[in-house]
Amino acid sequence: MNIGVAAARSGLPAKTIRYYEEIGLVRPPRDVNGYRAFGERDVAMLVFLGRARSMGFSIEDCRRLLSLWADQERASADVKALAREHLAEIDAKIAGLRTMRDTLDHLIGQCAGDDRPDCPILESFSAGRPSG
Amino acid sequence: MNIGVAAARSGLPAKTIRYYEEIGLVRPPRDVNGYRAFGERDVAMLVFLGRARSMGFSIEDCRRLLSLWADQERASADVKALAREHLAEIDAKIAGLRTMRDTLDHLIGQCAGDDRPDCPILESFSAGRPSG
DNA sequence: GTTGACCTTCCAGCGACTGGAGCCCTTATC
DNA sequence: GATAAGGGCTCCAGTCGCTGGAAGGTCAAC
Repeated sequence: MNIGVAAARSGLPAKTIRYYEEIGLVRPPRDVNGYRAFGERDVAMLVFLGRARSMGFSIEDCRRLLSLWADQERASADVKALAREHLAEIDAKIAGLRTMRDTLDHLIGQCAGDDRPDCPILESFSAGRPSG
Repeated sequence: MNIGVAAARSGLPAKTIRYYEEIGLVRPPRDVNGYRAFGERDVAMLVFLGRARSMGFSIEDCRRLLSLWADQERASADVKALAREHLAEIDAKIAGLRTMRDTLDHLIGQCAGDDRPDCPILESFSAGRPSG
């Protein structure tokens, strides 16, 4: 099947699929005309990649997950370890964003939001007074 | 003052400061030897930028905030509106990450994490069975 | 034979830096 | 005066994961 069909069936843009081929995540064979010829297995890999990416795994993590997936001798412990590391990263990111969020929310609460120039938000970003 | 001192005082890497000049966020004058000559006002701007960036504002938002900061005729409502928009973006990002986090956490909880190959995490990424 | 949808490659750009090469300037020491 | 260390300078390339667009080849339908 051509890339358009593979794209529709996997939910990934054709551009993204070409990119995944470029970085060696998928290796569809080629027809005589040079078109990529995707098989069911390729589509399954693309679906897998789409889902792993949607869980925030990096491309390199996806590469590892894909090889674990293909490896019938794998230990689920290896997958779990990878997932746990990623979970920790997500948690860290959420924590950082929450700190941001709370600080910003607090500042917004302090700002009158009228036509006067006084603004606690700007003041909190200042190390003194602007001169211009 | 030279870029090294401005970097130390603002907490920003020298490289970042050069980048901010390149994109027109700061415009320090030059000494005869070609070195950037930062004044107190420049340092104040850099501190401002560092704090605004640490709140997750984009460079373009920072540009707007900086011009509001410099504008004595500003209305705090404009700042507040910008901050509110940004807060909404942060909230959306947190919500997305939380969904990811919960899904992943759930999958991790289902995975035995032993030396056997069966893995609900990989299965959830699959649209069937891997063939290799 | 011509239209139009599809496919191909290649190059450039996004955001916000960061690293490194290769060079110049200044200061201190011998 | 030579030299070395520790700044500074510019410019180019790379990060991450795509995305857009140009220029051209292929294929099915009319």
